[in-house]
Amino acid sequence: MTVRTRYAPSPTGEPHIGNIRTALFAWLLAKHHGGQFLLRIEDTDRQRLVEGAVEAQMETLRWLGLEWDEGPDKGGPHAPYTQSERLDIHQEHAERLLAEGWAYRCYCSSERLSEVRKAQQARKDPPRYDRHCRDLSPEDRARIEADNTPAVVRFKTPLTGETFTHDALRGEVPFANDTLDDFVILKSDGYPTYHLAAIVDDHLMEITHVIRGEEWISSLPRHVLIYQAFGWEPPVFVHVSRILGSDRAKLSKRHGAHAALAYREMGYLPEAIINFLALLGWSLDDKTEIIDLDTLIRAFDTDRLLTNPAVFNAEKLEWMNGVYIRNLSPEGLAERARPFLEGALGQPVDAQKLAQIAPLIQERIKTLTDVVEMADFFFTEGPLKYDPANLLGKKSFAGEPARAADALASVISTVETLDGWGHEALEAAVRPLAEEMGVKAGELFAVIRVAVTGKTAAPPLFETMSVLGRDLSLERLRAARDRLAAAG
RNA sequence: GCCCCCGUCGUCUAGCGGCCCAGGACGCCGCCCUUUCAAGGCGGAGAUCGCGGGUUCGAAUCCCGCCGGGGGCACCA
Repeated sequence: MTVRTRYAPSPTGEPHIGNIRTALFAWLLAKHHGGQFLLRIEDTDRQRLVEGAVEAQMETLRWLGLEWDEGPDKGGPHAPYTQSERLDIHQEHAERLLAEGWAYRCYCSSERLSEVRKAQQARKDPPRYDRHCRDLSPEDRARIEADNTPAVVRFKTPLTGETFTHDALRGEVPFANDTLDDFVILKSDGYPTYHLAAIVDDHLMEITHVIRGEEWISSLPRHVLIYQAFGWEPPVFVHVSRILGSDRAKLSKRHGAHAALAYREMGYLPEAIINFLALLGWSLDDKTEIIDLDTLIRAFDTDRLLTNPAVFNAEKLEWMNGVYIRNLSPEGLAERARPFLEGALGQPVDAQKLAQIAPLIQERIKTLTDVVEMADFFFTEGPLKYDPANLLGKKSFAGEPARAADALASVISTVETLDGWGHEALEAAVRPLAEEMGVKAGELFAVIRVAVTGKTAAPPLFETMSVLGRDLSLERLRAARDRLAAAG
């Protein structure tokens, strides 16, 4: 039997980190077993639909490389994969349960339902449907239906006994049937609830492993009951824990971005996100942190999945993203960073020039957006904006702009006669000047650094100047010299 | 109120009866390297394994109770 898993979001908004980790686990499990991963849209709640949400789900999955084998856009042997297009199937199945005595129509108004609930809560009883319509006589039913009273279909939950559920990570979890109520499986608008739709579709789509959030555990007995009523073999259920924010509360906007796509905007690499997410509630062994996709697929299984919730550690993600950035080829980094630079600069950026810069910044950035701060000066035209005080630094040039101007002047005259503009030649020419001036090389370099980059922290000076080119470097050195001379 | 789940350094985790007075990683601190910033190397602080009983020669690991946290109890998924 081939393993088939699914990711079944409801299109009520953008997928967040937690959804995506669940999708990742489902995807990995399918790939590990050489099976299929499907995408199914659960849009049975017509009120909560959000426009563009389906696209956002797909966009996120694609960005991360979690391609689906069957889905709404690509079809498959069990199409359609959008629940709202499967209404007839769900209604048919509701009818079948009705006909076989597993379900009944309920005509209670929402007003009556909320009154019942209120009274129960006042009595500190668990809020549950009071089964008012469960044992209506055929005559009563006929009378009510003659009035065209809207009805829902409720599942007839056993009044006594226990329902034994099984979760792959937790084992048997028994539920007393008298704690369950007669839940709705078909709403009055003709749409199924999750309980019916998910079970019917999972069965019809031959899903072998249902991987979903832990919040579904308390619904598991209902689902098992539905499988029993249909006489179907239930799939393996794997309920994964939640991802929490740093305060151990549910991950939300308060904790920074929780929408998965926001991480793309922040300059995170999909492979880093995958690696990081995989390690939230799962581990390869006792020491491996950086795990490539192939290894993940090869090693992933549910047996090393944890049941306790995991706090989302943004700092570790950032570190990991840095590791992946450092592992990129210069061309690879240039290609990925280019859109971020272009966006910030508002102008096209030459890919080859960026590839030259890449090795200089690669170990200095943690996200692709850092490229802007780290390398914008390579592309900006005209005078650099910086505080002239930074030219002087805090050491021997502090408070002595005239001396700094002289120093820059001698750097300029030394360097402008150079034949080449390689970083080794530049350093060989400039380094001795420091000694002549009686300052430490680093102090002289600091002045040049600010003059040439506008920053006190920048990539290695001479490589930077080399990539920057003779003209731009000299132009900036002269501009700095003039500013200092004017100040002195 | 009822039902269910979870509980190892701040965080992610290893651990499935002796290898653990608990290992790795992020973060933090220090040193080294060094033209800045990083990266890298080395070292350090950091966990009464939620608490209390029990089983056992021996428990983070098994059992029971408690406490704490979370989830569910919708014509939402």
